[in-house]
Amino acid sequence: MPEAPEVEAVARTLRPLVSGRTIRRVQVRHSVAIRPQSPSILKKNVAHASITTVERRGKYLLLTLDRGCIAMHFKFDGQVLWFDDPKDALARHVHVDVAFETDKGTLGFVDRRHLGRVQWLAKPEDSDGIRALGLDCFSGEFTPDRLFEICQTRPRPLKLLLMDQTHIAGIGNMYANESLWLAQIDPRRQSDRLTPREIRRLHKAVVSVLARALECCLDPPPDFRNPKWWFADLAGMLRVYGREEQPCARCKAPILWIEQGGRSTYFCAHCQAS
DNA sequence: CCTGCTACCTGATGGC
DNA sequence: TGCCATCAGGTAGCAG
Repeated sequence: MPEAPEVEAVARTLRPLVSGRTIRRVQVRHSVAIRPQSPSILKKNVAHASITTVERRGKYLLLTLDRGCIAMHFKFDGQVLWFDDPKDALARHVHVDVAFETDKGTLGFVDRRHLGRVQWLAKPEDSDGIRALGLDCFSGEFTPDRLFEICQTRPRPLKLLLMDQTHIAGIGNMYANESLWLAQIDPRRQSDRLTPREIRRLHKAVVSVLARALECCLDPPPDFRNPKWWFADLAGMLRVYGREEQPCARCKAPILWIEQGGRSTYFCAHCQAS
């Protein structure tokens, strides 16, 4: 559940489920998921703590505790599951890496690929990644003026800038592609060469893409009790991501694939202005 | 400081 | 069918 809309939907849906719960114990079944911390550090700090709230920062999910917090990052494939019976969290057919057993159910962090991470932090800023986060993409402070400022001070290809978490936090590959397509701007454009009009268009496109993605992620909301659960039909809202060689939804020209910063970029060379 | 590249993992997919 | 190469919604860590 990689980008900000997905994590936001998880945070909102998880909040009523875990807020006020006390963590009875922690089981670490795959310690790679908490690396570089040790299971004993996690257990010592988290056991008997109570969860005050759930929030999102960029693509990080934070469970705020009465003492410190638990930070999760899902990378590509991580997710959370909820088990009413703690025994189910340990069943063979679900791949739970870390299980937080509360007084009313068990929260499992799941990631077969083991790229995602769970950490206990005294405060969120103790994480290098969280401390480095830039302006959150869902923040009211993300305005055309701020986007202009970022574009000017960090000149680089637009797509790379949109995905740089230290400048704008929460946008990933999928929604960067989608935003640039909607704004009709070539992803290779240098950020400091955009006109004010293009900046406003890009800002509007980013806000619109993220808002629509969040709506999709909340309808239907995540079903943490279903181990097979995933956001329904996210691909259905995508206009350009993953559509190499297919006709552009706007002008019918074939969508192109290029690599930028080691990641896939999809765009329409015909209607995205270069 | 900044920028760019690679390692980290496993599973799904597609070509031969 | 099987095998191998390639690719994946991301970031941390390191070299230059």
